[in-house]
Amino acid sequence: MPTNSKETPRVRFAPSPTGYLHVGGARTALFNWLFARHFGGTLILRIEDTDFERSSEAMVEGILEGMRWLGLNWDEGPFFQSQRLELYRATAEKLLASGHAYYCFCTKEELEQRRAEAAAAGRPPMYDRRCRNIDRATAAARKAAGEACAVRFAVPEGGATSFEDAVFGKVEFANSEIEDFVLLRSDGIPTYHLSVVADDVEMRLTHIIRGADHISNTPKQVLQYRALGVETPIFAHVPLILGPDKTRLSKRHGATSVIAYKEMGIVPEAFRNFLALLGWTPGSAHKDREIFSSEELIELFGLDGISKSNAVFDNDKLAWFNTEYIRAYEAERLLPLAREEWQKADCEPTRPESEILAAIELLKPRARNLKDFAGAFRAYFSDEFEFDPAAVTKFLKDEHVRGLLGELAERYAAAEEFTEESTEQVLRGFAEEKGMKAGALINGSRVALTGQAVAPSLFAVMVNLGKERVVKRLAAVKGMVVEEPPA
RNA sequence: GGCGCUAUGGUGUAAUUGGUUAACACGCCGCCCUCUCAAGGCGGAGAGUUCGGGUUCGAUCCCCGAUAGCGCUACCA
Repeated sequence: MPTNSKETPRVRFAPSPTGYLHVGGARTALFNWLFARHFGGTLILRIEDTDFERSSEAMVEGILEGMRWLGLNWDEGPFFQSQRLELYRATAEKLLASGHAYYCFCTKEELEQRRAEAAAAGRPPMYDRRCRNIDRATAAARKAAGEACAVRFAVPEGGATSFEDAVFGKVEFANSEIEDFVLLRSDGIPTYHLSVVADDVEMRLTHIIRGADHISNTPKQVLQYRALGVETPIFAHVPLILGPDKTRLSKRHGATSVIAYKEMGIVPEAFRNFLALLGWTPGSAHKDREIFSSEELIELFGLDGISKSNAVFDNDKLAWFNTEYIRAYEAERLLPLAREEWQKADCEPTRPESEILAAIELLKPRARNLKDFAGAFRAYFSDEFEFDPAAVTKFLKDEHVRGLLGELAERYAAAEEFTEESTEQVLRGFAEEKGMKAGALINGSRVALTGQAVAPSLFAVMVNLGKERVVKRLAAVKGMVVEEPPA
């Protein structure tokens, strides 16, 4: 075991702001967060924005928004690599001075051409190291004369570079397979290879938990740690998240941005729980359970539970987590979340808060997502709601039924009591009197009251809505015009 | 193409690390409940562990090979 495992861990999430926070990044952030919290360590947020072409401030904000939504707080940062260029230049200097790096005067065009030639000839397209042999004095002179040059790392000619990955075990690469990669571009901006290690060293990171897509980059980093004479951190590569077709998750598969899930009405805790179990397992001791609070996740999390194979993002399972969380939430907790939805949907609930909470309580077992509160459940909160056409044709198409509902409204208007028992009694009695099945009136009432064919128990709905509203809505369907659906 | 990694029902994962009728959850199907839809209860289908070789009394588990998928292969990160 590396000795630094005994220190309190320092980990980081280091997204590059070339896009919003996507699910893979969110999962990496989550794992780092869980790890840090589990050990009482430190989570650092570092924005890797050295690609000025593709990075943007809006994306930085988007990433922070995603982190906040998921409830992933960090202890240090955010640091921006674009503001730490001196560190990278100094690190490059160090490598240059110790002979681990050299100036390369090849231009981008030359390199591209040679790569194409190599590919055509069936040779590996690696850099041919031609500038490595330029002696230092000449190189310095050319640079001093103003010739543009990059700085490349001098990869050892023979042997192999390996590291012990906390999830994959020993991973080894022949040095002959590693090219002399660029550390500093000719404009003085570091490449990822340099800035990661410079920062990871400077920030005293103990564990690097990141996507498995970085496995192949790791030997380049290990080489630099050695050249710099510093101990390597513990690497833990996390398998990737794939789409349902087992190809890399992309827009093709639907939402890839975390915020899109917020907009779909997913509860952040549900998303977090779902994400935590993608590529990680708390072990056989907990295999009979899938719902874990964040405290439990923190307590249970460990690198040894991370699996080696890629995981497929399953929307159905996410939906299940979401319904579980919504159902388990207190109405009070759901209220602000529902409010957001009402605002977005231009729905202004006019009822007293106690009634709104009661309605939420009634509805939450049937909610699939937060959007339902402003969509299918709108009639519980506002008197302005629409009728689902399918529900209408299914249960209110019959004019006779509509007429009976009008009559029923009068019965309710005259009723003194208005409880679940009494309302049911009235309806069933009325149905019997009219010689028809109660079901037809119940279903019709449901649509009249809620606009939907699906709802909680009708009489519970009536009590929640209140006598006045029930009477009004039942009476209103009498004059409803129902068009035959187009065949 | 080269290099690396991975491989248990449709999906996520278990399997005391060589001895189980291969387990759990999601999804799917059916039944019950019932005023609808969920939920809930009960039951079911679905993998013999990618394939082929070994090692072993015995392999999901160890070894080799093949195949497939993914990743990397930039003066992107």
